Amino acid sequence: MNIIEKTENIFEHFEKFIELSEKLKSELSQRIKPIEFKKGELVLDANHICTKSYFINKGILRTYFLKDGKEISEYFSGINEWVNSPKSFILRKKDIYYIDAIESTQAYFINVNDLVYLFDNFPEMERYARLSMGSVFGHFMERIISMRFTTAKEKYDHFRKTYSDIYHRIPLGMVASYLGITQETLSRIRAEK
Amino acid sequence: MNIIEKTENIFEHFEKFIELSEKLKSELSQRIKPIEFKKGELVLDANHICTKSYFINKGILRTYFLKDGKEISEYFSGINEWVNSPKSFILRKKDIYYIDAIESTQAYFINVNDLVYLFDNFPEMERYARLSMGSVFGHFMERIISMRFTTAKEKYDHFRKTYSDIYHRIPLGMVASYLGITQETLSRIRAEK
DNA sequence: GAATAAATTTGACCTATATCAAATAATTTA
DNA sequence: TAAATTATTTGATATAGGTCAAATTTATTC
Repeated sequence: MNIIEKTENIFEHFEKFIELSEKLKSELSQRIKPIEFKKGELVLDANHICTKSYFINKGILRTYFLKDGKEISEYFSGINEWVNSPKSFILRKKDIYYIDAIESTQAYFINVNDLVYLFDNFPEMERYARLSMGSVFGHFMERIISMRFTTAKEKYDHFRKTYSDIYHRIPLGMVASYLGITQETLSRIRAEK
Repeated sequence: MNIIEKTENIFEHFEKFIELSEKLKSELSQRIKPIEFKKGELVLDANHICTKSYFINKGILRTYFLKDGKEISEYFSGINEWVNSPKSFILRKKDIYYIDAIESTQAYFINVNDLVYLFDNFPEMERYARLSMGSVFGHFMERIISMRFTTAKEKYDHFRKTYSDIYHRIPLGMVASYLGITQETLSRIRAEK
């Protein structure tokens, strides 16, 4: 798959929510650039402001934060998803989140300034942002429900459903911290059946 | 406080995110209407599509869903906040959420069709929606963190911080289901100290 | 303002999951 | 590919918070 085809993925993603004019496509193409990360590489350090948003083409990025010196996984992002540190990116100030690459990852990125330019000049981009945030919203609400009521096993089942395409590629310890259970408990859940 | 002053609250809320032209103010005023709910009254039945978004002026609305026949509180909304059933309102289909009034409540509402008209004709409304959703997003992320790692007591402390102005007006059972702990445990937490 | 209903508290007991510790297994690096 | 590091599993024990039941307090209704 070459670079031109990859850009098509992003356009397809936009077109789930809005129509893309040729003019907007051209402006997007000029501002969206490819980038690669090696397995284990840090994509965002929480000590810096997040100025880029990444659209994943291949691989998995993980967002996490530190609690008592330990890495707590916040979410995982696979193909055809945008990743950034939301509050940091939008408010242009530091937040608690780090981002790293669980696997070697190919992505595209756009700078926050370029995005702002697009928001200012293409009202449909505002609409895209509103609508695409809405769908992420739904996932968050579902997750809040799943975190509250389920046993550790039910939480794990929900995780596998949510991340059905990539769950098996995420190390056990990261899954455990994502679910808010211990590694030992998760290991035992996996063992039975 | 009369109706005109109340509308000012909504305008102030918008103006945290965007500038309101006189034209837009006038269009908003024509579409935003007052409504009242008695204590205990059902605002939205999950068997219907949510076609209105409510901006609270006084009182508290609660969003909840049913699990095994029991009401599970999802969130509480106080003064100067919008309330609706997000997925139902945006996607125009049924969702699991009910909304009721914990206290006698004064609110304003706008119909989804009117909102769509505003989105179509005032790009700054799209921006308002994007930016205001962003701040709700932050709260969700914080809540997901708080639900995962804290003891029941820490969860309750976080709840009191999040709802510092209204937490004492919400019945214990509703708080417990919001936090995903039992009433008994919450009662014991409240008792000590 | 009794009577009734609903919400909250208190008690006794039990279970899922945490914690601590050590053994394997898998992955990385020299 | 052997050594070293890191991840996962397994075992023994402790405990926070769940469950069930009943008492008490508070709110609602006639």
